[in-house]
Amino acid sequence: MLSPTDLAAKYRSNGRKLTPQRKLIFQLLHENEMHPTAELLFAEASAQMPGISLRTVYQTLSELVEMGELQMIDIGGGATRFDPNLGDHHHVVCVDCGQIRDVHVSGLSALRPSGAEDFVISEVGVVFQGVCSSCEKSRVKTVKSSRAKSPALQVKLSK
Amino acid sequence: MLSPTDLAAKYRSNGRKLTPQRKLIFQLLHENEMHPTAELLFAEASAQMPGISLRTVYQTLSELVEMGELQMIDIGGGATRFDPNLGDHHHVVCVDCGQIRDVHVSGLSALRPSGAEDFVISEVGVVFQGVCSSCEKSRVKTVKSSRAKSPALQVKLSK
DNA sequence: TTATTTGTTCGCACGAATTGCTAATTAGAA
DNA sequence: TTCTAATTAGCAATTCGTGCGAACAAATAA
Repeated sequence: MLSPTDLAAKYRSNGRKLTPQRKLIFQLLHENEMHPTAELLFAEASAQMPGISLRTVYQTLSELVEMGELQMIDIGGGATRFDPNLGDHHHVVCVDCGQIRDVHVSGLSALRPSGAEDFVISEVGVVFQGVCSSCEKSRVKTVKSSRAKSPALQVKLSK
Repeated sequence: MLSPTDLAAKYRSNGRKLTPQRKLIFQLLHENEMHPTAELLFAEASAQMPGISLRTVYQTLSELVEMGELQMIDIGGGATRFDPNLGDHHHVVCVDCGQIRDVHVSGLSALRPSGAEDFVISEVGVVFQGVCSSCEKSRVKTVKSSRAKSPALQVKLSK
């Protein structure tokens, strides 16, 4: 995470100013591991800076993404979520509660896509789906509909 | 792809009826490799069945997903896309034109997530990003902004 | 210090995608 | 054919954002 000074420098080098709003949002982002949505950040920011506008939150988030200081996560489920973690990582999603957690993934270089020969591939994103421990606990025995999840994504993970 | 008879049976076994609208949408879905959006399907359906409503298209798509006959693809970029391919596969996305292509991926079992020990993982989704051949061709030499893509998703793919 | 320029914030209107509601219609069992 | 639960159509409402312009603030020039 950038120090306040470095953040200011980053903004300056982009012809921008580090305003109190921007500083606050950046800070909240880094205090939050939950990959918050813009609305969530707005709520948190409002608590500390009454009057800040949702528009500013959206704007600031876009800027940070543009400056490469923030990653957008789009895993369905309505709103875009934001991840200040710039390291090489991927995500797990709990299909019950929707929480997203960062995960490090090894073995990526072993992946071989076939059917994309005419693409110049630059990135790979991996999303694991599962049930987190707290949701697992509160799961009733009789899972009403153990409907098959999108089989297209299924894979047997060798333990 | 389900035969008309099997489709009817599937619907029946779900306490539903196979209407002309549903039949058409199912067919269009399977004639289209482009992972269409609801709006796109609506346009195609309208051509063959004037008066069909967008609401019905959305509804039918949801049902098919619920019945496990269709997969939703949510890779950012506005609208949800739909994939009738129920086999084990993943996707490549062209970052230029946005087209999505099915790909088969081998080596998935080599993936090892760390940081998700308390999740019971059931599925893995892989999305490759790159540039398709036709976009590659029409690419100007001076790529104005070779802005870094989300570094978190970057990985060097061993050729 | 004052004037000027440049960048920001904020609120509101607008837009796209999707869902909620319900009266009118229809598929399919009896 | 009859009957009824299921379905359709379509418009309202919602959710998640973006475009725009006026009021503000900060840095710069005079």
